[in-house]
Amino acid sequence: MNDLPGNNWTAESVASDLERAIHEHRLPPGTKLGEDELGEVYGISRTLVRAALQTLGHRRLVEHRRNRGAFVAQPTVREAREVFEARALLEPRTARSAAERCTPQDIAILREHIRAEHAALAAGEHGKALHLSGRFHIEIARIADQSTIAAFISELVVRSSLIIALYWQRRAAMCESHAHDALISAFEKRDGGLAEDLMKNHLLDLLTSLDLRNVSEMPGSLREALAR
Amino acid sequence: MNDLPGNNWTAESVASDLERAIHEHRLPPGTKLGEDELGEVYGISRTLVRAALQTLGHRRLVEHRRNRGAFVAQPTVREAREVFEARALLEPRTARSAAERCTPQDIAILREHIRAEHAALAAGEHGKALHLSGRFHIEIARIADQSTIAAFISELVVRSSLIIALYWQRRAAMCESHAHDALISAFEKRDGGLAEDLMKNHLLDLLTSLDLRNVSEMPGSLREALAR
DNA sequence: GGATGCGAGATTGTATACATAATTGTATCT
DNA sequence: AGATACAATTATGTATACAATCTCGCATCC
Repeated sequence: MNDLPGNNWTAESVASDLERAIHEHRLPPGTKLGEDELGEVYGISRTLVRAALQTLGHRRLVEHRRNRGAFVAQPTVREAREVFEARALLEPRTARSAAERCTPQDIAILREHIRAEHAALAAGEHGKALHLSGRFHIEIARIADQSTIAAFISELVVRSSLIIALYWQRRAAMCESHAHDALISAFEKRDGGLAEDLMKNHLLDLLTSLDLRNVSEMPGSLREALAR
Repeated sequence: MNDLPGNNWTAESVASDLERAIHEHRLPPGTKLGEDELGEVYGISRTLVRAALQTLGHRRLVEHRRNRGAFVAQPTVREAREVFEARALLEPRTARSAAERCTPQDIAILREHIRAEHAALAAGEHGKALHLSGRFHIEIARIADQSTIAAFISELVVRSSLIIALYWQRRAAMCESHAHDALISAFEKRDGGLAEDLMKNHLLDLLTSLDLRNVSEMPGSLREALAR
């Protein structure tokens, strides 16, 4: 995105930039993230690149293989289930809190997210739409005023994007579901219980739209062998 | 602990070692973690020290101040509440899963944890006892076979140890509560619902044993004010 | 002809050197 | 004597250099 030489990149901003690229599926699972290459792209030394990759590694968005380098993570079926289990524990209750606390301003922000998401979809920018869709969930955690939980959800949302990249089965109509619109109306009514239920079902819908039957497991090493 | 020159430290093992020291209150909140000093202690260069400190920073166990260095984190009252909110969302349901899945071997491991914890308490090693008490919670997440949630809980548990260091009010009798024993008996009965309730109450007890009313902040902010 | 072993190239792992910012001590001025 | 400005020191931020390890091609041997 911003690879101008005059841009003052920090380890954090590079990590954010890469995270966004991963979230938007511009960097698909398994992509090699070479240190020299990234250093040249951003005009920084390997020191900062490594710091950024370590950050992403800690968020499980990047997998490190000793003496092999960093790769965009390829969540296994098992990890995929775990991610959605965690989201099921965290997000419904957080949505309830958010619905009970949200201000008109918050609702305006959420509406703007949805508008931008629909615009991106209409323009065929699926990655950007996915990113905005995820940001919607993170925004809810922010509204709930729970920065710790928000940090967890943020990580889980981006990992979900990787999972969607690997296991999505419904080719057409990615986010035609109006779950987010329904959530907003619950927010407007300040109906925490409804918001909690809607979020729970929304996550279940997401999970069932994935194809996690794949028993073969170990996609990592197998896919890795083919990718090279 | 292990500062022998022959020991081959990695960034991860150094981070683990420091995390344990923080968990055990050997490194109290606010402690300056100088890079050169740590490098000398472990016999490694600042490169690895910085990597370890970055890991701890991402887990919110260490706070980085630009051009000032790294310090053991000093959670605010607000952060303390957030940490226990998050634990309240994650741990009870995880305890339920664990109770329904646990094997006799798992129970033996948990019993061993409690035994070691009591032994440490009897020996007056409060820090070690606190560490073991926290590990008990992490072990439950492992038994539930949820590594993603376990990672979150692990972070929250160590942050809780920092919170206890700052806000604990009951001076005497740290963990005389038999909450962990009660949890084990629920596990033996495979009573998931009971385990969930016990965990919920255990966390509530922990929270109410803290003094979070203090709006005037803590020694942390005082020390901070003086530092300037 | 196929498989195995070896070596050149490339990439990551770690340490060190340099640059930059903050702190502290000192000297001077009012 | 107190305060302020400046210099020296210390510590962090970043880049670069060196070492270790892996990949891949090529030659050799069976």
